[in-house]
Amino acid sequence: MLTQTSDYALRALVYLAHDPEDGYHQTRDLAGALNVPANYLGKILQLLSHHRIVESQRGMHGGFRLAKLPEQIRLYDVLQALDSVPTDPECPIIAGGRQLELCGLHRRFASMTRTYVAFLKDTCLGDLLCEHPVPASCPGPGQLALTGTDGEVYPCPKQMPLVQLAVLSV
Amino acid sequence: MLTQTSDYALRALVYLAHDPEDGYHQTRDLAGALNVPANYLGKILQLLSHHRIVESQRGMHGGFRLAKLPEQIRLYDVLQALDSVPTDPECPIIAGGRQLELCGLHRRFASMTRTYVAFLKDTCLGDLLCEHPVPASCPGPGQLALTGTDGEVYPCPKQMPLVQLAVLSV
DNA sequence: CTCAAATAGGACATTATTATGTTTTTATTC
DNA sequence: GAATAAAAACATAATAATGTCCTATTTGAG
Repeated sequence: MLTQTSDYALRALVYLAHDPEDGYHQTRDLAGALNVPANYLGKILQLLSHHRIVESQRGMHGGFRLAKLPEQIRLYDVLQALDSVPTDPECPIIAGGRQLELCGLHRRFASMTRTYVAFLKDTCLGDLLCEHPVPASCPGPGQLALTGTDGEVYPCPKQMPLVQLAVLSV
Repeated sequence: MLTQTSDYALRALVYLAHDPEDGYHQTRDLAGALNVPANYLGKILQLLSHHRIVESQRGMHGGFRLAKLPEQIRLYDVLQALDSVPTDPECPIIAGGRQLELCGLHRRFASMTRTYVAFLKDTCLGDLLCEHPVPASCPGPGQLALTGTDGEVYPCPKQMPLVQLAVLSV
C-alpha cells in the first residue's frame, strides 16, 4: 500500500509529532529509533523541508522538527510531497474505437483509489498520536507510549477511529 | 494501487474472460486491444500459464485462453501469481525495547491492507464481465459492450456491486 | 509426408525507477 | 576556530518494466 519511502517519511513525522517540546531531532537519532537507513532518511527529510512540512536547523543541536502543528499536516500533504498519491487509473479497453467510461475492473480500482485519497486528505498526523504501542511499563490512560532513545515519554491527547475498507453496493 | 504488471495481467484476463467461445487469443491481438507492450504481455501470460490461470497453445491459431471459468479465477490468485499481494505492514516503532503492537499509523494501513486483500479474495473475473464501456452503437441491456478487433460483441450476464473504501470506527 | 509459416517459450540485454551509500560543502553553535 | 549537523552532488544497487533473439511446437499448404 505504502511505498518504502512514504512509510519512512510517515514514521519520522509521527515520531516528530510526538515531541511536545517541538525540539530539533537529528537524522541519526530518528533513523535509529525508526529502523530506517540514516542517509536515506536524511534525503527524505530534506525533501519534506522543501515542501515546508518539516524545518531544519544546521550545526550543533540542529536537526528537524515539524514546520506546522500535527493537526495541520495531512497524510495527503506528505505523500504528495513524495509523489506517492495514486492517480485514478485509466481504462484502456476501447469500445467502438473510443473510450467512453471505465470498465468494471478499473471502476472498482478507481473507486478504491478515490476513497483512499479521501482518507489521506481526512487524516492528519495529529490523528495518529495516541495509538502507539503500549509497553508493560507504560503510563496510564491519557499518556503516550512512545519512548525516545533516552527514555522520555510523551503524553497522549485523544483516541481516533481507524480506517477500514468495506465492500459496499454502488 | 495496482502495479503496472498486475494491471496488464488483469486487463488481458478480463478480455479473455469475455470470449464466450473460449478460443485462443494471440499476444499481439491482446496487446493491441489493451494497449500493452506486446513482448512484456507475452512474458506475463507465460507466468500466468505456469500458475494455471491461463493455458497456451503454440503454432498457427495458437495463443492464450483462460484455464478455468471466469467465476473460478479470483483477483487474489492473479496478483498472487505476480507476487503483488500486499503484506501486512510491520511497525518498527519500538517502545521499551520491544515491539508490542502496531502504532496508530500502521494500524490504519494494516486495516486497509487486510480489507483490500479480502476484496481480492472475494472478487473473480466473472464479477467484472458486464461493466465494460458501452458505445453508442451498443446492444441493449443483457449484452456486453466489449468489441474485439474484428468487431464481434460478447453477451453480458449480470451486474455486480462495486467496491468502495469507507471510513469506519473500530 | 514434408516443409514453411505462425506462434508461444525461454534466455538474455536494456532502460527507468526506487532505494540506498559516500563525499564534500555550508551553516551553526560552543 | 573547532566540532557538529544538514545541504547538495554524486555514485551504486536492486527492482520493475521493457526489448531482442533464438528455440520449440503446431498447423496448414503443397
